[in-house]
Parts: sequence; structure tokens; C-alpha cells
Amino acid sequence: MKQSDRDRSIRLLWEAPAEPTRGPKAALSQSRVVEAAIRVADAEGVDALTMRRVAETLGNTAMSLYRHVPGKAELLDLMVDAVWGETDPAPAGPWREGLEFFARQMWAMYRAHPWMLQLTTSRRMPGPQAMTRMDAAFAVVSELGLQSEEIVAVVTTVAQFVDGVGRTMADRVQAERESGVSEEDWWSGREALWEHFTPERLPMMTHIWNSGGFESPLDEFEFGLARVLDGLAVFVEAEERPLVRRETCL
Amino acid sequence: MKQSDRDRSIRLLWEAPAEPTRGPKAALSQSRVVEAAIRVADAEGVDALTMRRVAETLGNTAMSLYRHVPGKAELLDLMVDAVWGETDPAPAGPWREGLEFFARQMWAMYRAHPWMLQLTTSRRMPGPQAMTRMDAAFAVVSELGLQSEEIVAVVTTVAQFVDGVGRTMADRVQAERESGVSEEDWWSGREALWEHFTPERLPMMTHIWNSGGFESPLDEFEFGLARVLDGLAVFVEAEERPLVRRETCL
DNA sequence: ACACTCTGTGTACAACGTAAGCAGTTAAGC
DNA sequence: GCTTAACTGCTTACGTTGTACACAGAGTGT
Repeated sequence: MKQSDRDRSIRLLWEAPAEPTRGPKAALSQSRVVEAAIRVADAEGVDALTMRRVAETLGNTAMSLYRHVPGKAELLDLMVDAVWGETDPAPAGPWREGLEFFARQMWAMYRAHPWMLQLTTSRRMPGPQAMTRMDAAFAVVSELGLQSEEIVAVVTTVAQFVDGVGRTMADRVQAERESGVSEEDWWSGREALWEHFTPERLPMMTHIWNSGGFESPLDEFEFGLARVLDGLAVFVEAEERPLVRRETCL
Repeated sequence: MKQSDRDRSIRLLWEAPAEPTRGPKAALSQSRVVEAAIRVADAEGVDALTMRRVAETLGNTAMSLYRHVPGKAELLDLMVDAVWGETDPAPAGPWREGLEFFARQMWAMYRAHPWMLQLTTSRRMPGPQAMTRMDAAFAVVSELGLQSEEIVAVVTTVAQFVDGVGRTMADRVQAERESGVSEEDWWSGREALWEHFTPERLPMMTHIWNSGGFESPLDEFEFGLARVLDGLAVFVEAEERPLVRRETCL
């Protein structure tokens, strides 16, 4: 039942839609709907991304979208892959520079479209744009002569790192838009909370607070990326690499 | 308007509720509601976590919950902190062992309650249980004599890594429950997708596929944790540590 | 007895995705 | 040119969500 829906996404993503010959000229089109949806998500966040709102920006009704997109789930698939299409695939070259390029491209993508991270679920259908970028990342790492599983693990580690930092950033952006208050201002306004941060309860935290550790935090992306790449460098340069396979989840 | 709501969460989390003297004995209580909600989320996932469903498991109506919890947002805050309370704070000791302990505790927590990751947003109110665990993690790292911002960055990097891997795992668990099909079976059933994975379009990916790179993937948590800790080791042992401050976001 | 307070319930509302059916529009086939 | 099939976009309607509001009943003080 649901299965056919997802296979429909595959066709939408990977195959060019057949142009209809008869019937009235469509004012809308799949790409126009997808572009409008992306604009709505960019400007108003993922919560505002309703079929009614997207249709409204196009001057149509909600149900008109269903002539061009089977449903909201498929629309999200199309939006995600369209945004991946805005990035550059990593060029061939040394592995570290290539992975850093890959990470920075993802980061720029998430900065421009923070909502991407709020709808990345494990069974979101991968589209050709996203897969091309992944392929380039794999190619960059393949020069190291690692085993296949190791190549996958290395790229996954970087991608997952960017996802993690990006998600934090995306949450922050959304909260700031919805509340109209910057993250800093909002937290400093929570006096009722800070009252409970006493040295008895939280000794280290108050100590770090008092020495200014939270005032101008390090850039999480830059700091983390450097650490992850350093860690991967240790790995690829090691002579022995013990591998832990995944146990079947659940 | 919304602000008062969040401050209400602070009181709920950090202050013991005042017992009422008059009126009928309450069959429900805040902790009973929170426990029931956690059980629902564990068993049926975050989508099933509706006020009606929680009340149903308690043999009451949806509105009865509102006598013990101001609203759903506050209930989520309470659930998250209650689950943090199930973990052990990192004991004092060498930084690497301590951080690994911290990471493994978080990982175990997320394995037991995957829904946690689907409701961690940037302004979720931190509760005493979570903050105690963070405090212990900070204490572990403080033995290194780093600057305050560096301590924060190191702990954040580890926490964010576990969040990232955990989110992927949580998505997978949820998808498996909802569909009743394991991740592996589901993807291998997407023949319409694999048809498009041709060597012309995705040369590296098909090559890795053919050499079995996707068949038994490495454990993402174990692999990533080792890399992150290695990377942090490079950092703390370095003589010079250039710091990149965060630019104001947005 | 009375007043007060607290508990749980029933009803109601606005927003969501989208199923079903319909009126209007265009091009192909004769 | 006419008919017909295909296609577009709209209207209406349904079930589900969180929760505001009013209310009946229960228990504790005075």
C-alpha cells in the first residue's frame, strides 16, 4: 500500500515526467510546485510548509498541487534532491581536501536551507542529485586503497558529522524565526533557570560559566570538522585497522 | 505569551511540586503521566505519543492529563529529563575514558529510548538530570587544563556526535516499526531504485556495491567514536591550538 | 452546613493532509 | 467542425491533532 507510494517517488526523482499532449495547458508544473515549496520552507520554515501555503504562494488552491505531485511525502523527496542539485560534487584530489570540500558543500547547503535537516529520515528516497554527490565523495576516498566497507564508513562519518552540527543550527534558526528572539537573548532571559545553576548542584558548569566559557563559543562546525578529519587521518595512516561490524539493529 | 509557558517548564523540572491539601485524592500524578508517556513512546514511537493515547493507557480521558501537566511541550521536557536520570554520570578519571563513558551512556540511553532524538530541539528546557551528566562530562575534560571555551567545545563535539549517530538509528527504528519491514529488506525491495544505479551514472557507488561494501557495514557508533576521540587526542596534545570563534548565526 | 479547591469529563475549534466528485478546457480522431 | 477522451483546478468533506472552556462531583477546611 505505502510501498507503491515510495516507488512512485523513485519514478518522479529518477525519470523525466512524460509531457501530456491533450488537455489544457497547465499553469502549474512539478518543478514550479517544488520551487515554490522550497521558497516557502526557506522563508517560513518547515512548519509553514503546508499544501495550502504552497498553493497560496502560487495563487492556487491546495488540491491543485495534487495534479503535479502525488502527495506531500513525494514533494519533500523532490525538494531535497533539488537542493542537492545546487551543490558542487567534490573534485578529484587528495582525500582530506576532497572530504573537506564535501563537508563544506553540505554545510553551505544546510545554511541556505536549514529545513533539509528536519525532514531527513532514514527512508527518504535518494535522488540522482544527492547520489551524484555521494559518488564523488566515495571517489575521493577511494584513492586511499581502503576496503570497501572502510570507504563507506569514512564518508558516512563525515556526512553524519555535518548532519549533526547542521541539525543543531537548523533548530536554532527555526526557534529564532518562530520566536523573533535570538538564541542568546532568549537564554539570557531565562533567569528562572539560571537561579538553579548553583555551584553545589553543578560545580563545573558554574565554574566554566564564571570563567566565560559560554560567552563566545567556538565555531562548532570548524572545530568539529578539524577533529573529525584529524581522527580519520589517524585511521588511514594506521598500519592495523580493527573493524567492528554492525550488529543487527533492534 | 509563550515565554510564560517555558518558565513553567523550568519550575516543573527544577522545583518539587507543591502537594495540594484540599480536594479529592488524585488518581493521576505528574510522575505517573510522565512514566505512561515514556512507555507509550518506547512501545509505539513518537508519532503515537498523543495526549489521547497517553490518557488511554492510564484509563482516563485526554483532558485529565492537563490537571498534572500544563501541556504537551512541558510533558516532553519532563520525559526527556526523566530519561537522562536513568544514566550514570561519568566518574572522575582520565579524559579519554571519561568521555568514552559519557558517550556510551548517551548511546545506551538513545538505544533504549530512540524517540528522545526526535524531540531534541534547541530550546528544549534542560533539566537537572541532564545538566548533572553534562557537569560530570565537563569535569572529566577539565583535568586537561584547556581554556573554558575549549572544554565546552570538546564535550559538545562528543555529545553532538552521539546525537548524530543516534538520530540515524532512531529514524531506522521508527521506520522499521511503522512498516514492519527491516531496513535491509525494505531497501533491497526497491528494485525500481537500483535500476538507476548504473556504472555510467554512479561509477564509484556501483563499484563499491559490487565489491560488497554495503553488505555488512561497520558499526557507525564504534567507528565514529574512535575517530572522534582520536581527533580530540590530536587536539589536546597539540602545542598550538588555533581557535575559530563562532560568527553570529543568521 | 458552607465555602473553597481540586479532579476528571464532555464538547468544541482550528489546522492539517487528502479522498471524491465536478466543471471547464484543450487536442486528437473522425 | 464535431465528438470524445484526457487533463486541470476547485469545492466539499472527513478524520486526527492539541487544547480552551464550562461543569459536575469530591474532599478539606471553617
